[in-house]
Amino acid sequence: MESRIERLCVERGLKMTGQRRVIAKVLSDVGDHPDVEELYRRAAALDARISIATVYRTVRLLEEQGILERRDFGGGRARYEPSESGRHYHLIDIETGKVIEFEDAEHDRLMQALALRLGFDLVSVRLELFARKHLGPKERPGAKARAAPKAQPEPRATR
Amino acid sequence: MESRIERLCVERGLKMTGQRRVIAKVLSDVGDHPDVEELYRRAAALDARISIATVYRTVRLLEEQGILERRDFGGGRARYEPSESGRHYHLIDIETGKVIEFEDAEHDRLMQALALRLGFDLVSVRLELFARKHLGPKERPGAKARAAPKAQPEPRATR
DNA sequence: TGCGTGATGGTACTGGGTCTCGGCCCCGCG
DNA sequence: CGCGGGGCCGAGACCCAGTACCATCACGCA
Repeated sequence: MESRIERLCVERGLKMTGQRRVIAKVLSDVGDHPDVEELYRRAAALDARISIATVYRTVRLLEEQGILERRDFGGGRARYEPSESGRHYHLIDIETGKVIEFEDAEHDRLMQALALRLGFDLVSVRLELFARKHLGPKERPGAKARAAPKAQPEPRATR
Repeated sequence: MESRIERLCVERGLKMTGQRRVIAKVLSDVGDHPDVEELYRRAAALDARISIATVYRTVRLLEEQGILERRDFGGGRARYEPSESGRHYHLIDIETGKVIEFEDAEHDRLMQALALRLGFDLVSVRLELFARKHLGPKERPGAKARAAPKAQPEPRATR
């Protein structure tokens, strides 16, 4: 049966092959933000005769077609998710790496207006919040006893 | 004479060497968002006996100390700017690569509140607008004559 | 000025991602 | 159903930003 992503490929006139169908299937079932390696793993589970080079080529192709979107949450590897209709953003838990999605129409409007004021047409927005789980009053470390340690910046790519 | 960045280094108890002084001087004078290669060029112009490895090491050190901030505007290379007091964001002209800075206190407040609502403490925010110069009504390509071509996504790293 | 620790230079290495190339598959045409 | 060819595939070489290694050097302190 034809997966959602495969249908999009056909609509755009892309030649469909066995490998692309497998990758399209994997992507149609994605609920998270896998990197290429992870996509490769999932695809290989469906058909072991697939090369990581093909996965790289395919995600690149799909991104150029606007079917996929590439993300960079730090860590030095690109992560992908299918393009959804609604613009949405990400909050990354800097301790666990977990990603939470959220929308904010108000924010969209603001940015649109801001770009326009600067003389630009907005093409895309990258908004990511790096945060850590909020501690309740109980387990919060000794309140105003010591100066808050400098908030460590977003995780650095370890390469 | 002691540059602004050098003073910050001394305050933090970093050992100052000739090379670090040169790099600190270069950083004190930046008004843009240079990558490591560019910093190396500018530093080498002041003292040719400097290694690119040292530049990499130093920007990393300064970033860990909160003196420098690392940015990723696409293109596959990190770019740096001194930490300023006020939080600010970037609009990148996707055609020229030029970067415009802006602030938005309203935005800061919104994001802070949003994170809190999700149960998180905000550590850092990445907000980048990718946009292209706004065309006046005159030079705008044939209005509703043809469907607008799919807005191309942010520039991809060419590696 | 002498000493020890930590920084530097040069370079090999790492790892995500791309390119190359021979061979294969998809698909239109007869 | 067989053919042809253009695009796609797999394997591995290659690219390049950034890091690790190590012998040497120099800063800072006495």
